[in-house]
Amino acid sequence: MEKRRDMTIFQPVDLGRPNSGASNQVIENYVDRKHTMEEMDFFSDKRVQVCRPPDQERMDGTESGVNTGLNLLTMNSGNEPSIIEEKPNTQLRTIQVELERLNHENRRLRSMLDQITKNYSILQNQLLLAMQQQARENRLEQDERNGMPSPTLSAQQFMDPGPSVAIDMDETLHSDDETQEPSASPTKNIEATSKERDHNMIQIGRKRPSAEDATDQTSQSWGTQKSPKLAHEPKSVEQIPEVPCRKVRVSVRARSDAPMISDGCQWRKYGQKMAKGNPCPRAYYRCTMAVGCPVRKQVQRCVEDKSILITTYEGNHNHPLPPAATAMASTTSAAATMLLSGSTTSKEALTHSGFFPPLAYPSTMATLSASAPFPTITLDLTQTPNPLQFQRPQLPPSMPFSIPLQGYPQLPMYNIPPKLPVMPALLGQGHGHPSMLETVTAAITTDPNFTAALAAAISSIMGAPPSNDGNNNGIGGNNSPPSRVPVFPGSPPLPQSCTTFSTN
DNA sequence: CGCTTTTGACCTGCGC
DNA sequence: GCGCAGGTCAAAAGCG
Ligand SMILES: [Zn+2]
Repeated sequence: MEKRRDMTIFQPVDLGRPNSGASNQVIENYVDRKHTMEEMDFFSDKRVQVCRPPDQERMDGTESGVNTGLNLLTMNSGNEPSIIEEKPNTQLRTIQVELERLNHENRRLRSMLDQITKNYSILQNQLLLAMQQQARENRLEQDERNGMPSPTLSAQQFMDPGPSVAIDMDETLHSDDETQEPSASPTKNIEATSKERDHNMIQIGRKRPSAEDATDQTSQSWGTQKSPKLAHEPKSVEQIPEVPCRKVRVSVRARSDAPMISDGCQWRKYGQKMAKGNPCPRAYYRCTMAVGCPVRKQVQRCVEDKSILITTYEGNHNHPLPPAATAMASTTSAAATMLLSGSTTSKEALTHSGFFPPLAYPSTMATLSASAPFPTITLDLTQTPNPLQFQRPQLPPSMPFSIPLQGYPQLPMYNIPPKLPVMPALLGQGHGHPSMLETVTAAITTDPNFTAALAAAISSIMGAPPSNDGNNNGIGGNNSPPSRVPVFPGSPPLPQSCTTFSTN
């Protein structure tokens, strides 16, 4: 039941709460139609029955001109004459009526899907925005408390090393900066690492367009990377260690026999390397949907299980994306945001009560890698954790830092199997193998930590004026290169800000 | 013919 | 400074 899954996604987030009208409405819609959606099955023979949920009747009527694109009807109508001809008129009529009804319903459902899709995107964007803002606020707050001069620093200190901070996400949340070393199974937790700090610091004063920051968390990194000079140049690190070009990476682990997962984007391979410790080569791809798109991804098979494909995304698209790609973009972006905000939060939690309660429900699929040079969040889609039982991430002892993303007790609705595909309609399914997007989206959205974090962020931020409502897709979405128009006015991008203080 | 893939060279950062 | 590893470039080859 993919449908079901979709619905869930929205529910848990519970964005509707204090949010803007738009979101609320969206949610309401979802809730309202939830029932219908769950049952809907375009390809089932029983669709007739299925399609008629009780509440269905009331929600139709508005969208009749939509082309569903489903064969369903067409096929039926085609056969209709020949087959039915001999039957009694009454029966024929009945069938016709039924067909019509189905047709109508199909249209309606189609439009609903479209709308849901849109709403989904909007919500996601809003969430991202909210989370980012929250992170920023927290950071500023902390700075103030600490007397940190950094004015605009958007940097997220979470990465800040100082003493490596390890926050245990386990139930036992450590609340101090002490380094703790939780142990975790690599695949099931979130680990974040940041080694690079010194280099890559670029100064971006307050002037820096917030939008960029916000949106392009990762994308910039690529750009900066290429021009190492920048990193060194303004060694303004001292005071305003801003934008450290910290790259935020979102890594997705999924089982796939295909050499590459289809995520809706167009990629061009620009390199391949044998990675150390892995017999399988690592392939480097860059987005070719737009000329200057900074988004890149690395694809590599897992050493332990070669059926697992590890795809790592970096950067944000600076161009519009097709629905399918947008989904992925949003998802990865959300993951990145989660990572960033989580880390920020966690740190703050340590210093002062952050907005996330210590309580943690470890994520079953998100992992931060400590060994990675960049903060990386890994979504492990290869496992199907029991929805009801969230495993606690056991962080490896060496883990420098773990993010307590989850702060809120999980919401009731997380009973959904994490691995179901999400929003199939949007994704343009049709691929023989599981769509990455679907999987990822599902994973993220269903991840208790994520949703909890979102919910928390939103609720806590709600008070703050929305900096913008633009739609941008984080990593995969649209973000722009450094010089681009800010998508999120006023909100500093996570990544950039992250590094700042690190001294090592 | 244009685009993509292949692949060795090159660059950069890091640890010793 | 040297070697290693990750990442990128770009010429050549391949493909439709
Ligand atoms: Zn792109």
